[in-house]
Amino acid sequence: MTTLVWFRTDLRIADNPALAAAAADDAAIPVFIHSPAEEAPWAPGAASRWWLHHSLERLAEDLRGLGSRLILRAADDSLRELLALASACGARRVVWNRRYEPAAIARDKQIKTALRAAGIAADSFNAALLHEPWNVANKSGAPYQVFTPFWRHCLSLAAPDEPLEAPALLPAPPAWPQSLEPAALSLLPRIDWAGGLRGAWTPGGRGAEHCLDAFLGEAFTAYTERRNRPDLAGTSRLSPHLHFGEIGPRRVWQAARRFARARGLEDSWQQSQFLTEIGWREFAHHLLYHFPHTPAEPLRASFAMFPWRDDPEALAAWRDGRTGYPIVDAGMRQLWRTGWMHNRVRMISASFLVKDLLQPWTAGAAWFWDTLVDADLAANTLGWQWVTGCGADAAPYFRIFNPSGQGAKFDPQGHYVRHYLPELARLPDEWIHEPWRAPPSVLHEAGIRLGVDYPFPIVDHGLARQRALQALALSKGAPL
DNA sequence: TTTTGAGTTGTTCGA
DNA sequence: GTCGAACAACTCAAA
Repeated sequence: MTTLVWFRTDLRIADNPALAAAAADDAAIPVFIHSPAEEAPWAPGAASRWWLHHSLERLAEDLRGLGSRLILRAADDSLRELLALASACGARRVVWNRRYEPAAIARDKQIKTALRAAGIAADSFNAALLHEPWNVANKSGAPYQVFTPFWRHCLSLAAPDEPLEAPALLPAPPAWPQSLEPAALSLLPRIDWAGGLRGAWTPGGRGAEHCLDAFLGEAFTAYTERRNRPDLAGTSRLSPHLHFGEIGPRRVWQAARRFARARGLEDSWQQSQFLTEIGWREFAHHLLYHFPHTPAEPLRASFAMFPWRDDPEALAAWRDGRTGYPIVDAGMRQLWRTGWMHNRVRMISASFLVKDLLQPWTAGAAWFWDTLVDADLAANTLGWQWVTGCGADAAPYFRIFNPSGQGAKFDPQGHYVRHYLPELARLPDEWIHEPWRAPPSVLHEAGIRLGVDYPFPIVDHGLARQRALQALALSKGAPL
């Protein structure tokens, strides 16, 4: 039997159940179908497309190492493309690993039905999660909406399967179907703005393994203390690799356990902060699966009345990193330049947009979607709703991040800010997070003309905080 | 069914 | 400068 392996967000050869299943058949034909129309309104953004291009190149290379190939196609309709390929190759089976975005679930279900109706076997597998969302429920049988009990429950379930080895060889078909070159998918930007991305990332399975190794070797043991420090290399930076499935959570789970066992920490390894972050990734998928409307609407209906402001200029200043609050601006510049932002800074800049500027969280989510290489519908939705306070684990409404306080706490010497805002490089530590409070002589000495070289704050945080508290109180008391 | 305890990530004020 | 209290009320999970 000839089997099509339909790759999507599982761009790896190890720990890939669909690929392993096909490896046992007579012939396996790996295929990736670029079909942005079917992804609307969440088609990959510009940064994600850049990543995808390179990830596909690496996957093709890895498959060649197995004596195989990656067939690339562009289509508006994945089902039609699969049927055409199956017909052309005489394939009688299609296998894939599941996706969990609402639109993808609906499409894949339809495709499975249609393939079977056409006499083609169709099998799907789990490559992306430790536990399938439909297997996790509280004692009432309902989905969890609070992280801690959710994750406690997950840890009490049977351990996830060991990751599968990559197949040694993939059986090739007698003849290969036609394939596009990666460039033909037009994923790369026409004007090359991706220099910063190239400098920061190595897409692909090997890049992912390297990230994991480097993290275990250097940052894992001090993760709890350093993970909130954007000025240090304290995080794993695995997020884009996980999003594209270049590495899976089972592999991370296994690596964390091995690491702990080798150091005699086998009793407590499941409590490690790093695994808990993998738990948050699971939780995000759990919520998206059970509450599919949340990418566009708050989980808490009470937020439907929130009085967002319409202020395109404020939104633009936030996007461009010219709010006058260095930690916010540095984060937005890091995002623009490297396609990624440190998680602590994501919270600070998101809080600033939503609470200080009263811009709708969906506008922030849309910008992150376009600019993040790790843009992930589940994680992005959870993150923005969490900061806003309209999602699971709603933050108390008075939790409004103070950008200068957060800067001083988590970037104490201003290294992070200075790196992305070189115009502030010569400002002494004391004022690095509050340039507007620096004495004129200090600003002069540092070569900074406020309002010219670096903006004045676009809002006064103290006033903005009061305004946000009022807006929240108002929306709660407002009649429905 | 009712009750109880708890909830990733914070800030400000006043002693 | 440091510390503890106050900031509301609500929802969820589980007993």
